[in-house]
Amino acid sequence: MVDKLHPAIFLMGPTATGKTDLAIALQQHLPVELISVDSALVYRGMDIGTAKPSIEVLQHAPHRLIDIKDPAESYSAAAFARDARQAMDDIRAAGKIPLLVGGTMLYFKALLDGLGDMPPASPEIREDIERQAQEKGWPWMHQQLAQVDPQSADNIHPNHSQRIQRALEVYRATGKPMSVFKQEQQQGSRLGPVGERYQVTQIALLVHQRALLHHRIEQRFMTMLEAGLEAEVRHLFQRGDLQEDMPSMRAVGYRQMWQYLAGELTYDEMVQAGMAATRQLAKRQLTWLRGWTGLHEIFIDTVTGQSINFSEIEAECLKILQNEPIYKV
RNA sequence: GCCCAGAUAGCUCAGUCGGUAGAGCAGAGGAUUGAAAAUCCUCGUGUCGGUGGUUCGAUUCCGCCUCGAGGCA
Repeated sequence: MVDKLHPAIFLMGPTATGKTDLAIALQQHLPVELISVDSALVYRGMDIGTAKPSIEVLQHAPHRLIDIKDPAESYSAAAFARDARQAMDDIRAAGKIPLLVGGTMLYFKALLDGLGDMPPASPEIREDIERQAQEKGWPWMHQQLAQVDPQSADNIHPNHSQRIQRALEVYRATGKPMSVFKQEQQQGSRLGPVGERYQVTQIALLVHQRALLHHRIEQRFMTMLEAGLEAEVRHLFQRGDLQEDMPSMRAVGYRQMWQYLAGELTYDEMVQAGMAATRQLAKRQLTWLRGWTGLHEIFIDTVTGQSINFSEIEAECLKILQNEPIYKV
């Protein structure tokens, strides 16, 4: 016998659409508690470049899953799914509604669909695969994968090193193909879909005109520079234990600033590359959202690209929530 | 004023021994199960600065004009 479904809200959208501001505003009107769904906000000391809410804001609008990792550590979709589920259950137990806000779409997907019972990343196995790929090349590794896990190999491009590596890693660690884990997941796994316990209302902030989003991205990047992004990254750069290929330092803005500090880019090139990387991030987030099902869409601009004011967006969001049957006791 | 690189895709440039051209970046679309702000795939017609000439044919050769990094005054 399962418990009655409990409401939960997902607030998603590409970067620079104002998700965080909206979440904080909603918290004033609704009995919600916030959970961040963002692979970069988890890092301590990465504040300006991630557009992390200020300490003052976080004091009256606490976000879970912010500042939980040192930049030298790595996080993952699986760790997120477990942490977020735990946080949702805690919030639920306290009689509140979890509001998950962010732009890391794989994290939302992992929560929504659940995860197979696959083994975690193994640095040793990865290093081993890496070394082998170095001599033989990734297409050759892809052929190896096709021998042990033809189904996964079919779905992975021969040049896609990261995904080939993970599929081989799963097989080497368990002797079982990744595709089999995925099939078994259908039968049930440790971390099933959120829908088993929550009735999720999914809201996405979108734009009609991409140009408006680009403009907001460019302005925000300039604001970050004025706010001291260079000093923030220089501090991380000078720690000495961080590498530019760590997940934290590959984050948009940090990677480009790191390259500038390392003398690989001029200041102007860094600015241009940082903005471009942010636009590309937004594009990928939009690709996720385009095929997403069950979305309530809120456009932050009109069809002609004019910005809509914040209180209208907030009102529209509240209207969507009020129309959800689950909130009408 | 004179000499002189150069002028080709939104940007930086390659190239065509004369048969109307291609890379990187940007941009667009797609993928995405323990790195995901990551990673990977697909997409390139543009008066080849303008104008005359030579030629069957000029972006390519020649003249002039415009712009122009640099040099001489």
